[in-house]
Amino acid sequence: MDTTSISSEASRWEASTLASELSFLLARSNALSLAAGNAALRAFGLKVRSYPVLALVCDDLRPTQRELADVLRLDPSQVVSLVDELEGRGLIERQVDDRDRRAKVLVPTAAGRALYLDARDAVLAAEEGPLRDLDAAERTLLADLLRRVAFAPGE
Amino acid sequence: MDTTSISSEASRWEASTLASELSFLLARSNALSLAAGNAALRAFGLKVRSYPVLALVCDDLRPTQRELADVLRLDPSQVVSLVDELEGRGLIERQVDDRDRRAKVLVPTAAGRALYLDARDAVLAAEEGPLRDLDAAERTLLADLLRRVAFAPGE
DNA sequence: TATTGTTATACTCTATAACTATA
DNA sequence: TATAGTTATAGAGTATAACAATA
Repeated sequence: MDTTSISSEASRWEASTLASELSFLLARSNALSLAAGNAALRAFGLKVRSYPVLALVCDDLRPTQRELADVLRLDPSQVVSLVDELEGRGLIERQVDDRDRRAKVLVPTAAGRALYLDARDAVLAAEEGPLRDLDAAERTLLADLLRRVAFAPGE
Repeated sequence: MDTTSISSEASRWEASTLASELSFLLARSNALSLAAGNAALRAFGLKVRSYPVLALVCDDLRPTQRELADVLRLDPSQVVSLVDELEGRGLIERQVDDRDRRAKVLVPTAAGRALYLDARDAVLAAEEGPLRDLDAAERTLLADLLRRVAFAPGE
């Protein structure tokens, strides 16, 4: 049996020194996830940049723009334009925080909630592509490990 | 004991609906890894965009530019400018492929190899930051799971 | 005809600094 | 003084189309 015809061309890179580095594996996995996510969100007029803003607002966390910038690792000025866009579409609203009148708390509209629920289904379905080789237990394990990387104290 | 003072502010997002989505965890983990990687590579005049090119070339895989575009998920025109930069610094060289004179095979110079070995050490050290909460077994497990996402057949 | 590398171009994203209003 | 949001701007990254050389 000719094993060389079985091994796909991808294995050439999969076995490379680079592919042993977590940073490369994270980058490539994220690139695949990004492409799938953007494709799924296009139908809702959202992108992987705007969707997380809508998601956190619709999760009733009442985040301020500053908090969004921190958790999404965006510059505060970028949050401004993303919030402008979503507010312009009537999906979320800015509310001046009573306890600190500098801050603006973000809350969802009914239309925002409705769109979010549909968009979220699409995002979860789109993840199926990159994750297709992992069973349910492996996906949970991957999520738990990644959560500890993403929210490592001090980062 | 006041447990609210122990739970860091990050847990507010860590427990959000968004933080259960693999795509978000990948994006945030990658963002942290990217920042750490760029900081470590700055001393070598490299970035997280150029380092993988040098790495695959120095791993003696003799990749063509087209192959680099595929594995690094870059447009072929982006590979041109990255290769221009590394070749201009005398770190790699273009060689016309004898079997297909359209293709250019990339090979390292002695200077390229030397820089790569140092840069690689710095990259591995920089990964320590985001991964600090995972022990050796967990890092291996994470890498194995991510490799199956990054190189899922059909992607 | 199709593919590799290249050039050119426009668009998106990111980083920085300065400004305002509040604290 | 310091911080939240805002504006403006420049730089880096990305996507697209067209072209020459080769298959």
